Amino acid sequence: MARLPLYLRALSALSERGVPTVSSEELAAAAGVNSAKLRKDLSYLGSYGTRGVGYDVEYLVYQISRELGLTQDWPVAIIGIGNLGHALANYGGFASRGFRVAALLDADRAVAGQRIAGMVVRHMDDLEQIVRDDRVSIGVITTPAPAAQGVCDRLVAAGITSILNFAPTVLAVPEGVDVRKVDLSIELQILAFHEQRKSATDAGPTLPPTAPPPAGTAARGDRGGDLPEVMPA
Amino acid sequence: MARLPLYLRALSALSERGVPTVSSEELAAAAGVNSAKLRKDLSYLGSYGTRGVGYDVEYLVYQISRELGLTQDWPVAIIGIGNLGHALANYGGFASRGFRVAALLDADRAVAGQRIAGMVVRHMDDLEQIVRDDRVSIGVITTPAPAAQGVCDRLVAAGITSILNFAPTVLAVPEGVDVRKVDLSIELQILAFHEQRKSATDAGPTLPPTAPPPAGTAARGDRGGDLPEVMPA
DNA sequence: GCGTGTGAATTAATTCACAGCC
DNA sequence: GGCTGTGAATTAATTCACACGC
Repeated sequence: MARLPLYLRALSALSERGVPTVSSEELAAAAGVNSAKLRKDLSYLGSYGTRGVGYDVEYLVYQISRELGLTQDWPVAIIGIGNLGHALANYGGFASRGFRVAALLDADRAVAGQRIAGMVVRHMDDLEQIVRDDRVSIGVITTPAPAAQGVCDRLVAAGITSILNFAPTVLAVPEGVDVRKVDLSIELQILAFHEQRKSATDAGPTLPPTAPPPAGTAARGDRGGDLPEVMPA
Repeated sequence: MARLPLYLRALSALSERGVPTVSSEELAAAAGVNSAKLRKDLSYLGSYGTRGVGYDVEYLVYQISRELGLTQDWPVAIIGIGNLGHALANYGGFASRGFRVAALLDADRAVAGQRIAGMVVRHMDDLEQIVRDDRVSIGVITTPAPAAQGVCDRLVAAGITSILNFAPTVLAVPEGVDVRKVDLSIELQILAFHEQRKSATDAGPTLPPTAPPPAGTAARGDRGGDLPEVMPA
């Protein structure tokens, strides 16, 4: 279930504050969900709570960590060292959670060889070897959009089955390969949509009275926009 | 509906290639969804397709853009100019979609004053004034986790009702304020979960036979991890 | 004939509400 | 008395499948 990481974070915060035990109501509030939902989610892991008391914070942290596979190390490779790749390479939050940046790669020979976050950026040519030698299990794609599918194909061919994609493209992958995407502009567009709704409701009734214009009058499109690389820092 | 931006991107790609018309089947494939779902989604916008033919690409681009509110400009402020804020400031994909980076802000006086992506970073003290003067409608929070809620509160007090949060925290906001979050480590944890499932299935039967250890034996926790700022580029 | 638009059917997710246990 | 765990009820999302228009 995709909410376990959220619970884990809330629990870790409680753990740090030394809170020994927590009720579903409290934990749900901290994670921003309904308490019934939280209890149902946790019940899939097993009966780790105590009726009349709540959940033991430390124990639950362990159980969720184990369920999520965070008790082992996950070597991660970042492909595409532009703005975003650079930022992620320096991201301090990996190590504390079992994720270790094992390699940085870039197709540009001017970038390969540079030292970033204490690591030397490798060239794409070495991808297959790096994946094999360092047992990389998760690939993070931070290339421009047009390069993403090609990189993805190579990652899959090299045996990687989990990909985190920051490029604004829908990646095609074979069965058995998991892809998650993080897409800035989609998030902004969703916010814009709601924002527009709010101001529309303030002013007029239901929908803005914009009459459909003659076909062929395209407004600003969404070109897909090629990620950070566009203007390297 | 949260899938409209996805359709818009696929349509824009088609538009660039000069494709005049597209069927629900084709567009659905390009966006990575089921064709019935796509038709149902689009039908909420109105009847913009032609039976037996499909959808006019340009016209549909316009309609979705309008629905998403992309026919107007959305000034965005980025708060917290660490690694990630820096990367986003340089992100070229904003402008082409109606999103304009109107201001960069940071609480550190050493950072304020710096020029980044052609803009001078302003100090947090000026937040309220900037929001007012530049009519900022969307705030992007890229501060460390502990600072996020405070920044959020100030944004809300300044009148902002749409927030994109990159800090690993659940933000508390009043009714009417929209928050979307982008969370690196949650995505990675979800991937790790699936990855673990795969290798577990390869080896044993259903679940790994790890017996519940004595309570109090916490594994690696999730500290929340404070975002990019941790190690500035 | 082809492909949209949509009611109906199915499936999944969420919430309610309460029995059972501490 | 308080709080978990969970069947039942509700609500939402997805998919099916086909009538209708081009």
